[in-house]
Amino acid sequence: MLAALVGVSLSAAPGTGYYIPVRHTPEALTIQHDPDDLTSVERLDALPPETVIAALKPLLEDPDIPKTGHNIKYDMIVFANEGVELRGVGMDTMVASYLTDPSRMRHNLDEVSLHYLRHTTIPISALIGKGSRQVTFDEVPVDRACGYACEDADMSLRLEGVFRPLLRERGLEALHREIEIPLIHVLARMEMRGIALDPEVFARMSAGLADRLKSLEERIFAAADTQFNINSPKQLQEILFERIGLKPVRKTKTGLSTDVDVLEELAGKHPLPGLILEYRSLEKLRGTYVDALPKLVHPRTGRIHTSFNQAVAATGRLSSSNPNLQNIPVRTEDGRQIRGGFIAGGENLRLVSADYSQIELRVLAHLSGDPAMIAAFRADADIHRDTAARVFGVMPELVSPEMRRQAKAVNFGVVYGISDFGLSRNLGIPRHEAARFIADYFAQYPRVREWLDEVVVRAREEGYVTTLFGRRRYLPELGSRDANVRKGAERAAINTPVQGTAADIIKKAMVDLDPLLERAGARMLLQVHDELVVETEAGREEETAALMRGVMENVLEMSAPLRVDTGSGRNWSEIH
DNA sequence: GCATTCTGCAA
DNA sequence: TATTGCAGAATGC
Repeated sequence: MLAALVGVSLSAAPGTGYYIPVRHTPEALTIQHDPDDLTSVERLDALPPETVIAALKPLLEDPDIPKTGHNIKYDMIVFANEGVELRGVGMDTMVASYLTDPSRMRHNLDEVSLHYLRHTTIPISALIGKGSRQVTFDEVPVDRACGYACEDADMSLRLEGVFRPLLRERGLEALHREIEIPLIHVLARMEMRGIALDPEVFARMSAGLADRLKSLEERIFAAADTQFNINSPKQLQEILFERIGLKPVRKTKTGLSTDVDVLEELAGKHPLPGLILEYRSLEKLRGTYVDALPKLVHPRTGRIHTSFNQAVAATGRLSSSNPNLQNIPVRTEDGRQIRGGFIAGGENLRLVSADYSQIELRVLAHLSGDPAMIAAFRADADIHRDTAARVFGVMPELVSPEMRRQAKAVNFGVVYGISDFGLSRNLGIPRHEAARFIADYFAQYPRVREWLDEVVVRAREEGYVTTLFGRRRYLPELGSRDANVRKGAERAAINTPVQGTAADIIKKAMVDLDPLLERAGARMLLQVHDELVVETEAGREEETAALMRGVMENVLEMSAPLRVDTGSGRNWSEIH
């Protein structure tokens, strides 16, 4: 069925006017509108918003009238603020562009239209309301056309015509229809809900950090025997490597590196590097989180609202921005205190978190079919311990923490497209030892090595890699004559099916879970790649956790079964 | 003001 | 010379 409603574009700010260009279905609206005379758009602009909303609401909420748009999550939120629940989304051309070629730098309407519609012809009357000459896209007088909201709707509808066959050809229809499109609704609601912060936690931490930073600053200036801007790598270089005369470890593009690896190496030789490290870690927490997040609490909701971007990460993951709630600290004690500032938004509410255990390694085991790795997961073993036992040739009970740490680094490294150089740098061991580790690792997991080799060969032949759900990433750099570029693409060829399949899995879990959570009186708040955080009524934590575990573990049957850990509490730190 | 670089937080 | 992101501060144009 032809999309009945071609385009509706609301201005971003409520009350500033609504542009309602409608073509093909003038009979569907009570608003009188001649589709061949877009000067009437300007008259529509003068209509009271309530009139417009009242006319559009039944259409927008009708699931049987397919809607197409570009970045529909945005429109969905605008509509929701006007009391309209958008239903019947058939295609989001931003998402379609992303599925078609996720590596594109941007999937905004301008660039996607220029790329896919440059050679099409369009009736100029559709854009400026006069004449009927066919013109090429390049000829469209943008200064006139862009004033009309119909341009967005028109371009998006034309793009749908491009992407429908492309999605079909590339086997992406199911992913689009069954996962990405329904996910838009889920994400829109997550963004609108937001998550509550405890202002007192942040105020207390801010004061504490300010004191500690002040004291550190004094000690740093004493150790350096001068005052300088500690946050300036340029000034710090001069102090460390010229004034004090420490030996430079590594260069950056523009100077001498002062990053954490370098400073740790220098810490034995002078007091200053260690003080800088501590200062940096506290300054990071203060500047990026403790002082920044409370400012972003929305005055009306009292909560913090991120944006989940569905068309950024080349592997299929979501990303989060403004603020990024997918990189809230957790590894240090100070970091965990920040997490403790994310709270359930009421006395009678609790947070529940459910996270996939070792999802990427389980995906690797499944994709490669490696019997030893699969067996370890089926036995619900500690995978890093099991790996260490195999690689070091000892019984699992005899694996030391250091052995486990090293095995863990190799397990992670494999998923990233490991090299002996990279592993040696990560573990701080000689390169030949790293090479030995990797060889021993692959001797234990031979099918993993075979899979890694095959995936790169296939990627070179086909030009792309795919996830278990058919998500596709093109890797033209595999043919580069630049060895660095080529090697980088080979690592991406290895990592993308693993990271991307994990992304597919949790996305499907979100879509499946959303209506069930709603029925259980709970609501999804955050996704952090392998973790979902929801808010539920106090006393229903166990019910909610069981629901989440059940859905998440059964999204997909794998030879290495999916496992989910859950927890609950008043705040995000207490959960884990 | 805007873009780039360095740095460091997360999975 | 290990994957994917986002963001703050400094810096330079």
